[in-house]
Amino acid sequence: MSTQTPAAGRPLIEILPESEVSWLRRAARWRTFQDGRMIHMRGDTRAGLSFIDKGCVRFGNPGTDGSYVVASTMGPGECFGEATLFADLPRTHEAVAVGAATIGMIKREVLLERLDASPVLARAMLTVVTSRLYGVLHVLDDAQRLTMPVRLAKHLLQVGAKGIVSLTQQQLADRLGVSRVTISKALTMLAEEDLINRGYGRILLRTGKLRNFVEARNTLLPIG
Amino acid sequence: MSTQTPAAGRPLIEILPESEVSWLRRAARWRTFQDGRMIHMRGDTRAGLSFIDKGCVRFGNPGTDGSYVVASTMGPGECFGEATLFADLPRTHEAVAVGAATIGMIKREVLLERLDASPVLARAMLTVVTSRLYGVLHVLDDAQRLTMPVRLAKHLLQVGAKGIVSLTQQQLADRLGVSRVTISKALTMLAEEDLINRGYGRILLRTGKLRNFVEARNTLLPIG
DNA sequence: GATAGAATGTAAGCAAGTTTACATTTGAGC
DNA sequence: GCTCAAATGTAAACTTGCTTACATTCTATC
Repeated sequence: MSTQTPAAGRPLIEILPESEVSWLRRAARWRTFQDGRMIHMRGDTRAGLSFIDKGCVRFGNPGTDGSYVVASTMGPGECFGEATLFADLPRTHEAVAVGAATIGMIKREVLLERLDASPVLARAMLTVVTSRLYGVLHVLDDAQRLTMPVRLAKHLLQVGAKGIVSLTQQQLADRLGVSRVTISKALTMLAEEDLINRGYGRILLRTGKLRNFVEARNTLLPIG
Repeated sequence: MSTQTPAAGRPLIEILPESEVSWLRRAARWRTFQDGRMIHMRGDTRAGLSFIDKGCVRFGNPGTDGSYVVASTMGPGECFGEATLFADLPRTHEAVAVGAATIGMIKREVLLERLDASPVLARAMLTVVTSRLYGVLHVLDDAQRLTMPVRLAKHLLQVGAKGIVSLTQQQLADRLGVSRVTISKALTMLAEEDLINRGYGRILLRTGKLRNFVEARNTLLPIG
């Protein structure tokens, strides 16, 4: 439904032309973080753009009660830290390496200078930040307006392009910011409607029916 | 606490130099919408950048049950529609004029061309989109981690710079996406702690104590 | 295969926000 | 000053997601 350029929702490295990518790689200071090591803390103000070459980075924050709220997880090709470049805002989330993560970091001044000389880089960054913004707006919107089963169905469609989602219920719970029990109940409902098949560590989707189900209770389709 | 450039969180028109502003004004096709008229619908795909000269624009969506969820309201100097420029995404929210609203609209191709030639415009747009993204991330984060009184306190501090918030409880409820009853209860709690004084259509803040209260239960201070 | 750790299904009680309802207070306009 | 619509305070019943708890099912690995 939503007519999209191939660029929407894709990581920075993928939408940049080769020349820019190689510049980024050369300009970066490279560093590898072992699994579980902290890349930056919430509130950090050191400014610069980071991008992931290998491994993943998990963003989140500890709750006051000792719980931990995962905001998102990024993988190879994705970048973060834009807010420190343009808005001079402190980091909103802790960043922790998942697996050994190799991260390239470019100093603020260096990147801004390149940006002024490279319209294609500017466009790409605008694309990345804009689609991220609208993704988050969707999430916020959905959280207020949709029931759990619908939110879950939407997320499953986003994640499981080929009709299979290889995630545990706990991982789904983290992504949607709810408890595992809630996910389990919602999956039961979807299964009763014959929209999915539950498995161990994975879920099989009846993509067509599921899509109808989501569309019927509103909203634009997932951005994914 | 959060060291900010003056640019963060401010509308596009204010952070652009005069030359760019006058270009925008000349390049735009101007149109005035009477109070309550629809500027665009959810799902619209016509691409272009819009900015507000006079009046306000309210963004929101009808719920399936007939209710209406307000996402935000923008005023003079602010722009919208970036997602149609860079990510080619359909509009996520209805836009409706509040008061007579004069809107300038620039076609996608025209703006993109200018953008490639004008680093300062690109930087400004990146600043706007990035701070908006991080504002939304904060909201999402807060919704999951903070209790109502704290969320409300944070919002009051953002809105009421001079120690006074001239909003009804219903308006606050719309902004935080909760019911009026919940706002009323939260205000009662804040008043019992002597952090605010409730009035009719307005709330007086004891800014210092309120700020302490929010800081004590975590989080970075409001971006506003 | 046997087994232990991980993942899942489900129930009970709790917490927080919603809706509905109604009494009270406020302030703008006559 | 009076009046009335708007705004506010509060209670009751309901909904939904959370936590805790425990039984069951699955699968990697010995």
